[in-house]
Amino acid sequence: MTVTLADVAARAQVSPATVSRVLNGNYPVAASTRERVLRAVDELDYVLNGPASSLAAATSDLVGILVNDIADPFFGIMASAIQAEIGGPGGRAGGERLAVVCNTGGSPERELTYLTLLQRQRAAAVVLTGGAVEDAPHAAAVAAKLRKLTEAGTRVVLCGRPPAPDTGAYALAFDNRGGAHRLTEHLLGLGHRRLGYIAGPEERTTTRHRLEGHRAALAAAGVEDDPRWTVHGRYDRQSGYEATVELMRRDPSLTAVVAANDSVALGACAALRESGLRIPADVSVAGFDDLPFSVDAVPALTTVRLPLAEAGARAGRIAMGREEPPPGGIATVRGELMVRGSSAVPRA
Amino acid sequence: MTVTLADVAARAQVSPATVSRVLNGNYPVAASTRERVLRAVDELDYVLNGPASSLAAATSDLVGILVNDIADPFFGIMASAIQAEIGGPGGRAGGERLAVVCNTGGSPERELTYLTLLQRQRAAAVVLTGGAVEDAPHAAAVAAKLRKLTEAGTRVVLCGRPPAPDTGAYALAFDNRGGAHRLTEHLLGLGHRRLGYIAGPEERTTTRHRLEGHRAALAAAGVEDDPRWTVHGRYDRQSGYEATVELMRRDPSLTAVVAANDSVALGACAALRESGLRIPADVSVAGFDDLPFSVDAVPALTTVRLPLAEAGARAGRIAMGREEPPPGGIATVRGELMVRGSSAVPRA
DNA sequence: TATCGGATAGAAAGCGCTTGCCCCACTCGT
DNA sequence: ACGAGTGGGGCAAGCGCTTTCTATCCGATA
Repeated sequence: MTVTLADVAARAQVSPATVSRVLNGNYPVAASTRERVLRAVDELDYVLNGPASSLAAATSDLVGILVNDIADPFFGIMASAIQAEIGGPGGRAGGERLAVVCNTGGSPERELTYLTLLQRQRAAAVVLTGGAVEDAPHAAAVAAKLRKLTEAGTRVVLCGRPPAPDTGAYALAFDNRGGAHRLTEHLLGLGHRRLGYIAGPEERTTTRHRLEGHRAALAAAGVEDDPRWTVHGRYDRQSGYEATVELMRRDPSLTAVVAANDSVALGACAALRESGLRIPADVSVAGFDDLPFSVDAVPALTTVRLPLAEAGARAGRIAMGREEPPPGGIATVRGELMVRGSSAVPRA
Repeated sequence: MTVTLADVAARAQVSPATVSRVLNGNYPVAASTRERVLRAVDELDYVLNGPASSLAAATSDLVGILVNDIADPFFGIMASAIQAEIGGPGGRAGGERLAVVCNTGGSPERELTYLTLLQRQRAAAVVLTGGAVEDAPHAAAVAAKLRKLTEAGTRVVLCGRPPAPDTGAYALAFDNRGGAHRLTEHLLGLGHRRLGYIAGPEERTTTRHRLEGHRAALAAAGVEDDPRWTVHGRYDRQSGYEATVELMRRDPSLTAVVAANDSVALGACAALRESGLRIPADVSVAGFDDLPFSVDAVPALTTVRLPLAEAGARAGRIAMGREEPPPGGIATVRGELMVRGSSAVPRA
């Protein structure tokens, strides 16, 4: 029924061992033999049995990429870059690897389950992207799982995610705190004193770091930070819209709204516009990430650019062992403040 | 070193067979025994060997999702929906499946290679999203591969992709032609007579169908279609920008620009705005897809909404055999015209 | 010319799991 | 009380491939 190595061997009049060697190309095989085998493979339309091969060789060519939300370009861009380096088909890498991206939907359980699934498959490497959940038991569980993976020889890289100490995982963390700090500083520099802040979900590291940067900037400038000026929500447009409505309800005198990310900022803009406020004349808006659409917003969004593609590419290379991991296994990736039309001097 | 089934069996004082049955839960096992086994699994921190299991059972729990560009929300949204139904961890489905999304980057070769890789892994199902390339040899190669997959028991579903006759694959195709037709009709209805069209890459089905719909609408209305009013480009913002510059250079009297998709439309808006043209006062702009950001554009984009998430979910269910495939294996999904601020009566 | 070593190819032992088949010990039916 | 039925569990044969260890064949070396 299904063609096996043995069938190919029979047809090429060689032993299965030889066919295997031709296919894996890590053992000398005479050119004539090789050709005969290859022809047989072709004629029989043979396709290697992955599981069997992985079992026998005790390795697999699967590489997992975990993302929080695959529909969000933030993750899409990173995943794309990682995958290009992993060298799925057509990539630079030699062997063909199956880069699989797994969508955790931000759920800790699914994250864990996916890690187990990848462990099951004896994945060659795993890259986790995006912020982590700050729930202690879960963090511990993930850490334990990561340790197990690295111990089993799976290379683990965290991309845009805080380091996981003692797990053997490499980390490329975004400087969310610093970026947020500079962003708020910019707004303060323009003269804003009443800034609303739309934060992401409570329990995520990314949320906390960005919020901390924002507050640190306020504190450093000696500017008040009314707790009512901070609202938590999801990392999406809808949430930004709602949060802004709430923010302006709580205090219509706000002159700037800082959003957890660009999508949220877009929602904020929509809400402001609908309530008849002009951007930036009446209210300045700022985002984070600098996704491709941010420059096309009207007015273009002031934000912090995160080198998503570069970081992803680097993470991918490290995962494939094609780039030296950073010293100490940890590197911080800075974001760059992009000042655009959505922020300006507050109204008199 | 690594814990195997046998180790668990030894520890639980049962045979390996029993452990396997407990783990797969498709065979009666006494509650007490089951518990003993489960405890041993836990104590030993046992993780099933996926390849070995797939080999022995001749099936795997891998489900492949092929997308053209994972950084594009168009695909991200579909992938997300598909995956939710596949029931990766936490999904509705019972067994835990590893939904893997593969990024072909629009390259025919990579598409083929990924299919082979999935075939290697004996994937349980494969969902291909997005338009196909119209290169005859490649189309034939893909069709052959799909046939092979379905013959091997892998369920294949095409989502937002034209049917592949005689391959055993189910298809959920978008009515690109119809959608484009209605969109252009709308513009014509407003009074536009000189419409620029920014098409996608030449050789894709999606591109051709949308263009055909556009032209059919023009023809039906007896409106001229100057070949110089059509420009081809990529499906991204940048391309839309460039194409629009070119279009306005060729004929500054155009009163409307129809874009291949929303991203392209956004680029078009940017280009128009930069040349001092107002939207829609001077030039109307229309997109396609209705991605989440389209409603936030200023002015909001007139476009054709494609039920990406719904179609993806349905494709996912069909792939899992949880929904009856459409009669004849083929269904067409209509798009809905969304008239918004970016289109209006042309200037006098 | 006898001997060696390199280059190839084959034999066979698993890799860790699933599952068909068989067996045992009970519980029932009569 | 005895044979049939049945739930629970073990045996062992693979699944298709990789890889170590051998066995050959040659031209090269002495």
